[in-house]
Formats: sequence, C-alpha cells, structure tokens
Amino acid sequence: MAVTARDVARVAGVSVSTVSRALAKPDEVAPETRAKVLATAQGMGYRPNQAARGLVTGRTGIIGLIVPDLENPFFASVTKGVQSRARAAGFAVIVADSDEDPSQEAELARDMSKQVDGLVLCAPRGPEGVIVEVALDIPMVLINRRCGDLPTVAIDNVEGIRLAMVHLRALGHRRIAWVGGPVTSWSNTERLSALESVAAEHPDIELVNLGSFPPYVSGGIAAADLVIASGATAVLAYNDLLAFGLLDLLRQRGVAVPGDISVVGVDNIPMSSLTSPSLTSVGIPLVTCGRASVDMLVQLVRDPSAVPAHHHDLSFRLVVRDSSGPVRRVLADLATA
Amino acid sequence: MAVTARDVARVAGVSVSTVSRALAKPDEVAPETRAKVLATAQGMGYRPNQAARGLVTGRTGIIGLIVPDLENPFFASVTKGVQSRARAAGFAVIVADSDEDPSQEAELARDMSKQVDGLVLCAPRGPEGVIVEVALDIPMVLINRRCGDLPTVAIDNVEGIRLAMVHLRALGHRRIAWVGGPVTSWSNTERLSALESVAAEHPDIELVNLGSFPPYVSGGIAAADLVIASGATAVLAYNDLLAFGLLDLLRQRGVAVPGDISVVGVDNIPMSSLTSPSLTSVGIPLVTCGRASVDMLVQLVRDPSAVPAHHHDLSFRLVVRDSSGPVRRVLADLATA
DNA sequence: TTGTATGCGTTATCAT
DNA sequence: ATGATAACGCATACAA
Repeated sequence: MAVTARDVARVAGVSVSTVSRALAKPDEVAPETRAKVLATAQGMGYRPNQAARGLVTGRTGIIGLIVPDLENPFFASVTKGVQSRARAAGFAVIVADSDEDPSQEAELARDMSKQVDGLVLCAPRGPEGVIVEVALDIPMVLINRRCGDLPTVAIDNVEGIRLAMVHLRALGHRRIAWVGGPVTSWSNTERLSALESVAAEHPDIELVNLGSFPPYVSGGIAAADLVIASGATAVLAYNDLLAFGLLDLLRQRGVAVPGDISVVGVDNIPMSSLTSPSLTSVGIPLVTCGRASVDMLVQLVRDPSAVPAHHHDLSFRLVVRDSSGPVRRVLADLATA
Repeated sequence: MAVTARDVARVAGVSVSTVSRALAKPDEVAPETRAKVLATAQGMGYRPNQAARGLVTGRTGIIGLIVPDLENPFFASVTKGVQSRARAAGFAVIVADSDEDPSQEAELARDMSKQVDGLVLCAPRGPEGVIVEVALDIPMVLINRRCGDLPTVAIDNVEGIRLAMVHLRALGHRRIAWVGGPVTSWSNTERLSALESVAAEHPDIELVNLGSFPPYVSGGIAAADLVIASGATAVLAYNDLLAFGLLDLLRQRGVAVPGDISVVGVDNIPMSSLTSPSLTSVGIPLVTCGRASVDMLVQLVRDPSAVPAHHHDLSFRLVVRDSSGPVRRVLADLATA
C-alpha cells in the first residue's frame, strides 16, 4: 500500500492536518514543524493521493485536450505544446481524438468535463451551441475557432490569406483556385471569406472555388484534376496535407509545379520543406499556439471569475519555397487573350 | 453542483447503493428497479464522480502513455491507436512527451504511476533498471523495446531488416550503408545487429556503419555527405525521418535517387509516399501497435496476477516505392573491378 | 433484492 | 500554530 498523510503524521509526530498544511500552505505552519514534516514526507516517498484531494477540492490537476486527428501533424504539434506547458504548470493532460467527427467530439467533451479542471478544444468541428453548452460546466479555451465569447487562441486568417494572395499576384497569377477543407471547420469558413474579400480588392484576380475536401492527402488527390480543369495557374489549399495530395497527383499527371501551376498550402507543418518541390505555405508556430492556450486555461482554472473574453491572436507568416513561381508567359497570354 | 448518486437515489426512490449497483453490477439488482434507476440517472445527466470512485476502488480509469516525441509521426500514430482503444475499453489516456530525454522519461513515469492504472512506455530511452523499478509499482506494457520480461509489443526487427537487405541485394547492391538512430534506442541496437547477421549470411555484401544520428530529418541531412563519401550504392536509415533528410540533401548535392544511390527507411510513416522520390520503407501498422499495447495493459490491469510475460510481435512489411532501384551498371562494374 | 453503515485520503472548519 | 473532526461521492460488506 502507498504511504498516506496519516503515516507521515505518525512518523513526524504531528497531526494529519499539519501534514496537509505543511505541503499546501507553507506559511500557516511553524518553520521548524514544516521542515520536519517535509523531511519525513520526502524520506517516506509520500505522494498525495490525487483522487482524495480531488474529491474534496473538486480539482483533478488534469486538463483535457480534444483534437480532430492526432496523426495530423498540425494537431500533433499543438498537442506537444499543450502537453509541455501543462506539465510545467503542474497539470497532466488527457488527450482525445475525435476522428473529425462532431458527435464524438461533443461526447468526448461531455465525458471529460467531469474528469478535468479545464478543456482545450482544438479546431472543434461541432456546432456552436454544443460547445457553448459544455463551456457552461467547465473552463474552456478554443484553438483555431471563434465561438461566442469563449477565450480563443486563433490565427488571423485574413492576414494569412492576404499574404498568400499577394505573393501569387506578384508572380503574375490572376486565376487562382481554392481547395477547401471541412465545411464544419471554422478556419475553412474564415479562409474562404478572407479569400473573397482579398479578391474583391483586386478586380483582376479571378477566384475559382473548387469546393470542400477532407483535410487529408487523399483529399488533395481527389481535388487535383479539378484544379487542372479549372484553368487556374495557381492553387491555394486549405492545409498542407491537401497541398501534398495536389503535388502528388499533379506530378502523376505530368503537370509541372510551379512551371504550370503554383501550389500554396496553409499550416507550414514540418514536412512541408521536404516534399519535392518543397511547399510554399502560410503558417504559425503551432507549438506556441498550444502553449498559449494552456496559459489562458490555467489562468481561467485558477480564477474562474476572471473575464474570459480574451482572444489571443497569432499571426501567420509566409514561407516561400519551391512550389510557387512566376506564371508562364505563354499561358498567361493565352488566358488573357 | 453536479448531480450525485444520492440525487438519483432520492428521485428514483431507492438507496444510493442500489444506484451504484444498478450501474456497476446490473445482475445484482431487479430488472425493473434497474430500469428505473438507469432511466432517472440518464434523465438527470448523472455522471459518476471518478475521483470518489477511485478513492474507494483504487482505480483511476486512466492509463498513461509516454512517448519520446509527439511530433514524430511514428509516435503520433501509436498515440492515436492507444487513445482510441483505451477509450473503447473505458479508459482515458494521459499522454506525456519526454523530448527524447531519458531522465524526463523516468520522472514522468514515476509521477504518473500514482495517477494512472497502467502505463504504456513507447520506445523508452531510459536504462533498463529504472524501467523495471517503475514496473514494480504499476502494470506496464512496453512498445518497441524489450526489457526484462515486461510485456511488450515489439517488432521483429530481424525480419524487417532482412526484407530490406534482400530487396537491395536483388537490385544488385553490394555496398550498403547504415545510418543509425539514437544509441539509447533498443530498436537501433536490434536493427544494427540484425543488419550484421544478415550481412554475415551474404559474404558478398559489404556493410558500412556510418554511426548514430538524431532520429529527425536534420540527422539525415547531417549524415548525407557521409553516405556519399562512403561509396555505398544503397543506404538504409534507422527511420523514415532520417531517410527524408538523406533524400533532401542528396538532391541538393545532385545525387540521383535511386539512380546513383538507393534509399530505404524504416517505419513507413504516412508521409513516406509523398516525398519525391517516394520512399521505400519497411514498416508496421503503427496504430495497430498502439491498440495491441492497450489490450495487453487492460488485461493486466483487470487481473494483475496474470502472467505478464507476454510478447506480442508484429511483423514488418516492405513497401517498395521509388527511392530504391537497380544499381547502375557502370558504377557496379567500377565497384567490382 | 435492497437498504444501512463504514471507510477510502485529503482538505477545510472549527476549536484549542 | 496545531489538533480533532466533518465532509467530499462512491463502493462494498453486512444486515434485513
């Protein structure tokens, strides 16, 4: 059996309450008593029982993280950030994977809410109502989605999309295709409307929306022929995985990148520099993103009365690599002729 | 405040113990009573308090998973498998990232051991003594490392390496380089000795061990020039990330793959089909690997007296892609001349 | 089959 | 400053 506070108390010659205080509230106990208790606790290898503590305090010392897909490098990076920061703050992290399924996501959130002190929802796909409802029960921070006035770590999609569009326009591209992600994704909606507003600022740009695709490599493969058929000289994908799929099938079709078509992704996941051609991408420091969410959540957990309406916006940066280049004169001339 | 068993009992007109039984031991309560309790519990949104339950049963309903690096796609896949299977078995998963640091790994394991019902250590880097010591306290399953007679989900490295070597030899390669991973990695040791024994079976094969490198893309970049200098016509890397790094720098150096040098990786992570050239790799179903470990752990948790000496070996399969090809006649002739 | 009573290890309240 | 004691919500041995 594990050593309990009672054992420590007996050995140290004090009461259980004193043991408890010596550890939790150092200044409410005499320095020498405290020293003695700490020493014997240390010596006996005493570890407070989290379950018992949780039962009385209502705290678990655990935060929950729900992501759509652990195998997606985007979320893997976020998870890493969340985990490391949480640990530094004295919290363990329970992680769950919703498999991109909104209903699982909601169920997970509800299950977890009784088991953790706070919840980080990363790019939740579910309807706003459900999310807000769960947030009533438990401190919650969102990543990559705005939802009511829940605290959020988000990305300035407009800025990111603008960077990409300006880049492509500077290279001479005028007909630009958009390969979208899940319709349930907040980021997707954001990016599409950003795209439209940027396009509106530049009347010479023609935007071709090719619709929604699953945010995996397979989605990009499915979209590639549409891109070719669209006559666009450049394509912007919802995320890098989709862009990878595009690169793959375009190569198979004998379409040169960036010679015939330029490809730009979003997220700048680690793998983006390794494809051939390497992928131009707009991205953010994902690990930082995870860390920031934990900082906000911990604050919220410690003081639930704090005003939760805090939005932490991170900015994109454009990483130009080999998959984007100047439009071919010939094609450009043909297109405008 | 949350709804407790007491509340449910009051509403359903029964005692707390009946509520408890109705949920945990359905056959120890009259069918109609059970139905009534279940219905009201459902209606009131009752969720048993895990902390309270844990306090009396000694169980937390949580299993811990420690991986060297969450951003490594290999471990991301394993994590996904562990999470989904654990959830299906009614367990939550606390995940932690040791950052490839053996001392952090040990500390994490010790911390967690008081908080979870069982532990999955994925490819632990720490010394055997430490691992075995922690395993004394808590049910533990290892992935990708054998350690004493702790239950393990491992891969038959000899078989995998043999597949790769036979493949390369059939393509005419005789001088083959090895780019190793962390010296602290059990798999690395296993693979190297497998390599040596397979080489011993084929006296015409010349093995060039280029040493150990960090198991990231950067490690492969660091190793690439050594590969070129080695005069090998084929190189086998400890994992796919290293192989990606090799591909990247070889391309920069103008070395054709597989024309001049064939490259083969290990793990077959999802990204391997997307590089250019796509990567030939020996791999296992990683998600399955994670699932299997949970199955073993859950069994162990449910019946700690069960013989723990269970080894679950998964087999490699060779996925041949574009990065491996026949050795060039000219070079081959030169080499053997 | 069901209810009553006890205890899990800790923190918090109240005395001292 | 410290100790005794009452919860916290649940499971379980025992009584009915």
